[in-house]
Amino acid sequence: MTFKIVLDEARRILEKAVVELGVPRVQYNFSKPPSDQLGDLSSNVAFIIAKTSGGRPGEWAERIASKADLSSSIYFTGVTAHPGGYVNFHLNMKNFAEFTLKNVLSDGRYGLPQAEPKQRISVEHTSVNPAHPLHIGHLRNVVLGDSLVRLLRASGHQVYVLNYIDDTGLQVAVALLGILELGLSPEPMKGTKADHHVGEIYVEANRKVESDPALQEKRRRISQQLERNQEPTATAAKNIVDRVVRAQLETCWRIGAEYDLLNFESQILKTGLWDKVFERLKEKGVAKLAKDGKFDGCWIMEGGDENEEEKVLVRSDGTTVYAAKDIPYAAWKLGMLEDPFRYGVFAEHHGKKLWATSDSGNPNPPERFNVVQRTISVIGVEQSRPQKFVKAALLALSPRGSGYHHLAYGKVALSPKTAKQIESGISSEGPVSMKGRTGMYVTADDAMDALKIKAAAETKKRNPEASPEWVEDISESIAVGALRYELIKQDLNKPIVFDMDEALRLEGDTGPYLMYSYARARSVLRKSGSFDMQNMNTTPPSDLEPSEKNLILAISKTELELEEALKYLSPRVVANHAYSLAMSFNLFYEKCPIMTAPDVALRDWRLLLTDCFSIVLARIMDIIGVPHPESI
RNA sequence: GGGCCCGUGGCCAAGUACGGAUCAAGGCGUCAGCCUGCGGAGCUGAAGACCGUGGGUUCAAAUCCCACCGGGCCCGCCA
Repeated sequence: MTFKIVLDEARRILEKAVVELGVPRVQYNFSKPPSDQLGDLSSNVAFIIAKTSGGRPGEWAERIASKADLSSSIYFTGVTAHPGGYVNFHLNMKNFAEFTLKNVLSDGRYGLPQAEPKQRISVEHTSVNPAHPLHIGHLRNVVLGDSLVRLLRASGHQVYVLNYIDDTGLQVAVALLGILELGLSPEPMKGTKADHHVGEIYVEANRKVESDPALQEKRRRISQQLERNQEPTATAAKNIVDRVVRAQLETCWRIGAEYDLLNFESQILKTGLWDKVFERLKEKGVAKLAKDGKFDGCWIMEGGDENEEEKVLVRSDGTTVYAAKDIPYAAWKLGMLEDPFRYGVFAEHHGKKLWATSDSGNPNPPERFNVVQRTISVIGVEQSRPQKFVKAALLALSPRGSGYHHLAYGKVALSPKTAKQIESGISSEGPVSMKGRTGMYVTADDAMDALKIKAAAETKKRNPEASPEWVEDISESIAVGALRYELIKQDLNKPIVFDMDEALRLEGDTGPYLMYSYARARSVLRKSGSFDMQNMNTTPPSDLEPSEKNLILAISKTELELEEALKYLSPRVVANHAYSLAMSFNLFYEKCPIMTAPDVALRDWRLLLTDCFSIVLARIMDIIGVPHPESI
């Protein structure tokens, strides 16, 4: 927050100078000068004025700087003009540092954005088919969604986390086929998780189905029975799905994600939501019956743009296509329909109830899950086109449809090397895409286990005296931190090529770097004894070292960075800021002795700075879900 | 063929929304250094980039516009 105050002050000074010069007001912005010598903050206002009023930017900068009135300024010591045209502000670092530290100590949510207005928002993520374990591609979805939820909540929004379970789809039908028709055992071996076991059945069954028309017919029948909720298939499916979902949840919880509601596809079908929505789509003229052409007999929806092809919603045989099934669920999410579901407790985690739609539940929702202004669905980019139709259908039903947001992300593929480790026959030059159907994937559990083993070895090496329980605990945290960071630090639309060896890195731009920096700061603070940080002197005793200044600036920019992350729904921005903050601290640590500072006043002030850094870094790490133990 | 996205040193990548300044972050890898000093999962230094190509707009382009090239995804009465 503190940096914002500085921006406001700079703006006031500039506005006043501009008015005095008698030129019209313009839109301009601020940036960081390339070097500290030039200043701490620069504005392009002179460039803009030169454009509208003529003249050279350098001259305007000179005029503005000479008119700058710093008489009542608390945070600036000077305003200078650069011949190139920039107007540069020089911070009174002593005042600014004091102000920043004071704020960190007194404001329990320093650095967090203030959502205005506060909204009710639901976020759907994970939504993995209950027929196999999560692989690292799914994990990208989970970690993005969960980090987004944390960011929204930290900003003051009320957020519900939804996880959609497609328990009637073809994938469950195939797994069931493996058990019912091919005699594959539904019971996992000891030590095997149910999702991994069913995943193997799923692969095996798929292999057989592919070359056998009779099995394909059986698969279709099972699938149909699932959609129509026919016994005994429905109950058999329910058993399998329940076990797989619980096993998948273990993985999700392990990585730090939590949910409020599981919504089962079977429940959506049962409530007849589709029929209601379909009626309304017909009334509004969005769904049209094709009378001829290649979609003769189908209900279709027009494409958004002129040259986009229409989309089939209902086939000529009366069945509904996959994308269309998303519409009623999305309409429910935004409260366009009466809530038809019954709710029961599916599980409890960390003392919090996880609800699920179910037959036997209570018709009164425990929370108003579908009374929200916005709903965000974390879904891969490959679904962008169908998602566009969902949004268009919602907008046709109600203006509230504008609250529907598809957060798209690129997929995760395997490096050729890692793919080869799974299946030696693979000979690919480029990335290999993961497929649940063929078993070509690295599971989230395996990736985490491998990371944990590596982390445990490193942790033991550095802490030879530590208890096995502690090492176990810490290496688990490191595995989580490393994997989460790895999956969100890059651009959303870029595909990630996952390489196992690469992912095992614990140095450089990684989650453990953040954890190490935090632990290092905490270690110093522990050794310093019992200071009363709240009552220490926030005024720097002497001029600041460049690395101290740098760290103060990094701390002070936290709110601006998180606001940007919030605006663009981009956890990556949070991760990047955490990294640069940690880097600033490590630089400070290297250059400025803390405990052995030349005098007591300076030592105490640096301890305070260290404390403030650790407070803010921990807060940011919480948003991206990277754990921050006191030592690692 | 049409639509969306991406192209920055050997590799990965920030910066692109809001165009600006003498060095275009950072990481991996390579080379050379720093623990008898608060944690070496760290830090310092070196080498390495005509920001895919070509045009355009502008006083100013990695950033905006156009074309092209290369890569990914999508374009089913599959899910």
